[in-house]
Formats: sequence, C-alpha cells, structure tokens
Amino acid sequence: MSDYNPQQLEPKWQAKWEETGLYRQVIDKSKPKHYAMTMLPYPSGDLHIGHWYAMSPSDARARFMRMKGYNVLFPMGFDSFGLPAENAAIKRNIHPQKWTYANIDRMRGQLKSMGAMFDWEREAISSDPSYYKWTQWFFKKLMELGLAYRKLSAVDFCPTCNTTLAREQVWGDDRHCERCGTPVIKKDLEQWFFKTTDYAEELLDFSQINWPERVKVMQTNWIGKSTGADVVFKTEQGDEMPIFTTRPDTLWGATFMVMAPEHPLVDKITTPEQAEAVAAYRAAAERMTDIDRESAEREKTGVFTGAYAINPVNDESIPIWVADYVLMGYGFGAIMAVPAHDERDFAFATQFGLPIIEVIRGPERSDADGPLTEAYVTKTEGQMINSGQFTGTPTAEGIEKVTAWLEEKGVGKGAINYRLRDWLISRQRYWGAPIPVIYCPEHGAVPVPDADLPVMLPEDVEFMPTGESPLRFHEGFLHAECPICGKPSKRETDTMDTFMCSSWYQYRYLSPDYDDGPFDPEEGAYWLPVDQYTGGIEHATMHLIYTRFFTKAMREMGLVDFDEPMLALHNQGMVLGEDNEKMSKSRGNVVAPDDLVQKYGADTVRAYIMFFTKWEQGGPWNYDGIKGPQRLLDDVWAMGTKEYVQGVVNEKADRALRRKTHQVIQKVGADLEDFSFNTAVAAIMELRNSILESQRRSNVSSESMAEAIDSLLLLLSPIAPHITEELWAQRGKPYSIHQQPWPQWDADIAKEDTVTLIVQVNGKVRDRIEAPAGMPDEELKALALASEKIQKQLAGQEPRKVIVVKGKLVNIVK
RNA sequence: GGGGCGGUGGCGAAAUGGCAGACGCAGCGGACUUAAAAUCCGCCGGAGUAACCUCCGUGUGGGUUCGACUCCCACCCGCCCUACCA
Repeated sequence: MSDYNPQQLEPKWQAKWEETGLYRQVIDKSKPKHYAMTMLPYPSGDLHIGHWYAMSPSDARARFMRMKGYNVLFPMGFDSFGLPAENAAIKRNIHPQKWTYANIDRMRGQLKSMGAMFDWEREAISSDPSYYKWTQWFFKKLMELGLAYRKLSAVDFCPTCNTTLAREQVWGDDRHCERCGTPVIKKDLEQWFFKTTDYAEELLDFSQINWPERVKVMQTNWIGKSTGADVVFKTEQGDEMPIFTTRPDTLWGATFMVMAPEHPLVDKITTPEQAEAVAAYRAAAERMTDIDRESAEREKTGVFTGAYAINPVNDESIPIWVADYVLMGYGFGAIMAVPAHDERDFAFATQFGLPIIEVIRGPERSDADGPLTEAYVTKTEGQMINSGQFTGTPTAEGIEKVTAWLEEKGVGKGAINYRLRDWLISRQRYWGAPIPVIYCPEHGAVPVPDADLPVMLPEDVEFMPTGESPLRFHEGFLHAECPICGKPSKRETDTMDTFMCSSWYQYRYLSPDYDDGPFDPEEGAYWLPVDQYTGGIEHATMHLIYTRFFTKAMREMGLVDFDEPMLALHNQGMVLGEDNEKMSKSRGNVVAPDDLVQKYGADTVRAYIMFFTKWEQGGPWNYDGIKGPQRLLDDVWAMGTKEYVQGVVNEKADRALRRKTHQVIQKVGADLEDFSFNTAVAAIMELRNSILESQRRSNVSSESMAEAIDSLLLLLSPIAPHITEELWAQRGKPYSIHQQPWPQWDADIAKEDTVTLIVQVNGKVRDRIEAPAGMPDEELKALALASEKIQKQLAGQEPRKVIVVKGKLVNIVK
C-alpha cells in the first residue's frame, strides 16, 4: 500500500478527465436536463478562497445531480470587462487586455486544480469581441423596444473611478462607490438608461421562482412599491403642481407644500422678494453632497418661495416652500406637507413655525391632550377629523373614499410609485463594451448597423484618469459616418456597465462560438432556463435584478418563452479570515487556496470547505480544522487500498455495518439535495468510523465491507472527486466513478432493530429502555410503566396522563 | 428610524415540538518511540459525588404545550440590507 499522494494523483485524473471528455456536456434528450450555474468570477489575478467556497460546493451539487441521472450543464466563464484592468493599466502601464487575459489564463489553471466538472468548451469571456458583439446587439434591441433611452440628469459619479454609476452601485449610508469606497458626487450628464422601471410590477412577482426569502425581501424593498394617489394642486397663478401621496385621507391637514430645490417650477413661482433667498438655498443644495442631503439626523432646512398653492379639497391657500428633504427623483419632486401625520413634515413645521392641523385621530387621544408632540402616523387605526364630509371615516376606508372622490372631481387619481430607478448603464471608461451608437448632426443617436458589430475597442489608447472615456481622445474611434446619411458624425465614447455583460451570460454559455444570434436556439430549447443558480447575497439588488429584467426583455424580443432566468437560487455565505474579519491583504488574513492545494490536495480543501460550516452561513477559516477532513481522506485511502481480511463474522456486527451504510446513503443524498454539505461530510465520517471499527474487529463479511467502502466512495465522489476516482479504479471498478448512478438505499436494511425508548416523567428523562423496533404503543406504554425507576418516581401515584410518541418516547404526567 | 438574519461546550457546528451537543478541531490521560511528529486507545458542557447518580444548562424575561434550542410576545447583543421615497 502506497501513501495517499494527492499532488501526484490529482493532476493525473484531471488530465484523464480532459482527455476522455468526461465533463463534456451536450444535449441528450434521453435524460432530464439540469442547468446548474455558479456566479462567474471577475479575473482579478488569483483565485481566492472565496471562489473555492462558492464554487466547489456548487460543483459537488452538480456532480450529485449528474449521478442522480440528470444531464447536467455546469459551465464557467469570466466577467472580464471592468475597472481593475484599467486601473492596472494606469498604475503599471500594462494594457487592460493583456492584464485581463493573462489573469484569465492563470485563473483558468487554478480553476482546473479544483477538479470541478466545468465544461471548458462552453467557456464564455465577456471581453471577447465574439461576446460583446452580442452585448451590443442587445443594447440595440433594447433601443428598438424603447427600453433604452438617453437622458440628461443629475447622476451619481465616482471621482476615483472617474465614471458614473447606477443607483444600485452606490452603497451604504455615506453613499459610496461599490467598487472603491469613495463617496459619490452628483453630476449633470447625458447618459443611457434602461427602463427597468417598466418591469417594476413584474419584478415584484416571485411566484415562478424558488429563491431565498432574504433575496426576495431585499428586491421587494429595493423596488419599493407605494400605493396612494396623485393629486393636482394649483399655484395661485394657475400652474399645475401635481404631487404623490400615500395618504390622500390627510389632504385636509396639508398646511404647506414643499418642492425639491431642482424642481423646474421653483424659478417661475418664486416672488421677487424671496428670489435672493431661494437662489442662495438652491445654490447651497447643489453644492452639497448626497451624504449631507440625505442624512436623516440633520436639521431640516428650507426657504419660503413667497408663493401659495390652492388645496383642491378645501380651496385653502398654503405656502410653497423649497427644501432639500424632498427629492427630485421620486414622485413629482414636490409634496403636500401634512405635519400632523408625517414625521418629516412635523419636524419641518416645528422648525419653521408652520401650522399643524390634526386630521386623523386615534381612540387614545382627545382634545384635552393639547397639541401633538409628534406626528401620528398610523395607517390602520384612527378616523378622519376636520375633513369636511369625510369626517368620521376610518383611516383605511378614508384612503379609498378620498381617492375615488378626487377622481370624480378630476383633481387626482389612484397612483402607484416605485423607488426603483431606471438602470444607468453609461460608463466613462475604456475597458467595457462600447455603446453601439453614432451621433449624427442631423439624425441624432443612430444605432450602429448589425453588419458593423461589434464596435471594436481600439487597442491603442491613452490611459489617463481624466473623468472622460479614453475613447474620446482616440481620433480613429471617435469619428464615424452616420449610418443613415453618411455625414461626418461622432461615436458614443462611453462603454456599458459590466453588469450588462453578466445579465445574459447564462445564455452565452450555451454556444459561446455561435454567430447567428446571442445563443443557439437549439441549445436554448434544451437547457434553458437555469435550474439552479448559486452565488453571494451581495448581488441581490444588482445583478439579480438586472438579469431578471434582461430575461423579461428577451422574452419581448422573442428569444425566450419564459419569464425568469433562474428557477432556483441558493446563496452561500462568506469565508472570513482566522481573526473573524473580512479577508484583505492589508489585514494579512488572506487564505491562499493554491498553498492549501499544494499542502493537502484539492480534495481535502474541498471537503474542509464543505465541512467546516453551514454553507449559507460562512464563517472564519481555521487552519487546524482542516485536519479533520485530511484524516478522513487518509482513512479513506487506507480502507480503499488495504485488503480486508474477514475473520469470524458476527451477525449483529455485520448487520450493524450494513445498516449504517444504508442510513448514510440516505442521509448524504438528502443533505446534498438541500445543500447541507457539512452534515453530508459528517455522515460520511460516521460511516468511516463504522468501517474502521469493523476492520479492527474483522467481524463482518467481505461483502458487507465491500458494500460499505464502495458506497462511501460513491457518496464522497462529488465532494472529493480525485481520491474517489483513484480508489474506484484501484478496486477494479469501471471508469469513471463520476458516471456511476447514485447508490440506492434499502429501507429494510437501514431500519434499526432495537430502539432506545425514552421514558419521561413530567417531561424529564427518567429512564432509557432498549426495546425491539416496531413495538405497538400500548406495549411501549406498559414497558415504561413497568420500569423500576419510573415506579420509584411515581411512588404509588396513578399517572394522570401518559403520552406515547410513536416508537420513541413515553411521557408520564404525574 | 425601518426590514432581515443570527446568538447552543474552549472553538467550528448537529438536532420533522420528543435523549441537547451528532461530526470535527483543540485540550487532557494512556500506548508506541531514545525523543518528537504521525498513528492508535480513552476522557472531554457546568456544579456536586469515591462511585452509582443528582441538580443546572441552548443570549434575557415571560407565554403556549404532557414536553420548547425549535412556536408566540417583549427585551439585550452581533451581523447584513435600507434609510428624509412623501
């Protein structure tokens, strides 16, 4: 028997798998398909332990499904456009392309060392012209559908990355850039957007997908649906001033109006006396960052415009103020303020001495209580007061009745608002897919004809952090002819958000070389949609919303006939450093998978990753802990290579080993089914322990021993694919273990023949009695009552009640 | 402020409302060894006890139940998301 040497046998089997095309995944209509996908990496340079943590359990799951009889597609690729490549170019004078593709080569090699079942012939690389041609084609299709448009607006801009960002890419309470952490600033720019808001309602519908509750909640909050009414106020001069409110029942309590500083009507309505103050306030608001503006703790600021609006429900004149707590980007950028029933309005009214009129009253309050000390905001309790003919109406009913009445009067209507914003996809960077548009002085924004796709990224550009795309300074790229009239025109020099590339990669995997469309429809008809997606929670409101939007848009394009891209989703957690902190080079707590593979072999690393914590939970790495799985594989190697010498067979021991074997087959299958990798490995360890004991005692038959070992190898093969393949071969079994069916378990063999009956008195365990399995409840009860210990507990008392839990437990209530 | 997730031995963790701590790491004792590592055997939540055993124990306090780590309510702590969205 030679020693277990993963460094030698892992590359050997990886080569054999490649040579024999073991993981080539092609259409096979005789089997049910299973499209499994794990989020693709950005080629940052090195595969880190987080990639292993995300990918190797996904691989084990895909392998398990394959053994269960599915034809499994499990592809891999690279999300290879993006800022780090360009930053490397600026810092170290390496071309982004060179940097990216060197990293891809390196990481592909590292991925192969993992021994995953990726079909590399389906590899998709988003920065390949053959890929981004179709990213550009999608852009054009979205334009055709009216789902892409260009708009001048105040957008989020990262001064470090020198580019605009989508709303989803601005994070945290200080509103920083998702990539580099710099607080963003606002800039007025003309940018391309996708109309994700067109699908807001559909995106709230999760009925067709089995996704984690957490992700659904995050997306739901992000989309932020509010139901209420649009109400048209008029200024005294007669300008219409629509507002959105979720509380039309509080209209009678509106004591002032507030407009966002950017509101277009501000200039028009401001009186000459107030003009200076308003102009100063607007200028100050403009200079302020979003952090200042959106800090909820900050005291409310604002300025009176001198103008008044007419409340359509009672014709009262109320002052119009400008304040930055009202945001231009939501609703109409103007609100009616009801200080009695809105915390923000209450704070503002208090600050500026504006009147507070109560129009909703709960049962616990009366006039004797004096003025309100805080806003009363309940939507479910209370009834309307001081509200004309609606006085006395309960709140919930009031909302409906007032809305209907507004509609009747023609001054408002029921309305829904979403917090979701359209997706800003323009980036002022080089290393991305160019937006395929030419600006003609006569025809405006003209899409590049299909025949001219892809719009190639030129290689010879200057990398300077100017805040504008380097493409703008590339004369050859910039100048083009209008596709319609041929007049000298200029190309769009912004590139697309890389989330655009990753919104459709699951389709490109199907046929990465296909050139008649984004994917081969034949492949699509078989494999789509993705059955099981896995990845980190951090993409809940970015990638996972974008890709859902994209699939819905692709449905409009007639490319797919389903509504959701990924039917099931499972999120893994995050591996932390040994110090329980997020891994980072500066903290020096980074775990290097290459070193671990070098030292222990990929199988041990995989097994430990799956064993050390609940997958969705994650947690700190522990270098000592890996010894557990290491010993497991050492033991497996020993039992797989050593000849078992059968001694005197003990029937009971023999049955016990077979029972354990079948119990573990059942357990591991169920655990892998629901991503419970840690308990699956633990169950395999239990089987290992039983086998070792049986070997020590030599008291089981060779057949039972062989069954146990062969089963263990099969159960372990999705987790540790190399060692199991090697031992399978050494045991004279046919290549490959990974093509074997998942072992069957037999309920009769798995069944215990005795049970430990737990006897409780008043819920406390007082005795344990060995009893034959399958004893009727009545007999169990008798057995329990006959127990000496129980008799002592009862001390002659008659039990008040006896509860028998089928075949398991008797609880005697004194 | 709002929403979500979590809190179990020294550590990572297990437990369809039914024996809390499976499985593993570390530790302790022993065997082997000149010695160490590796390996093997045993112990391993706390308190008491020579021992059999007994009592206590799943963040805290209540509740439901014959029975609660598990369900309900309130609170404390940690992490994540969100944050003047009218």
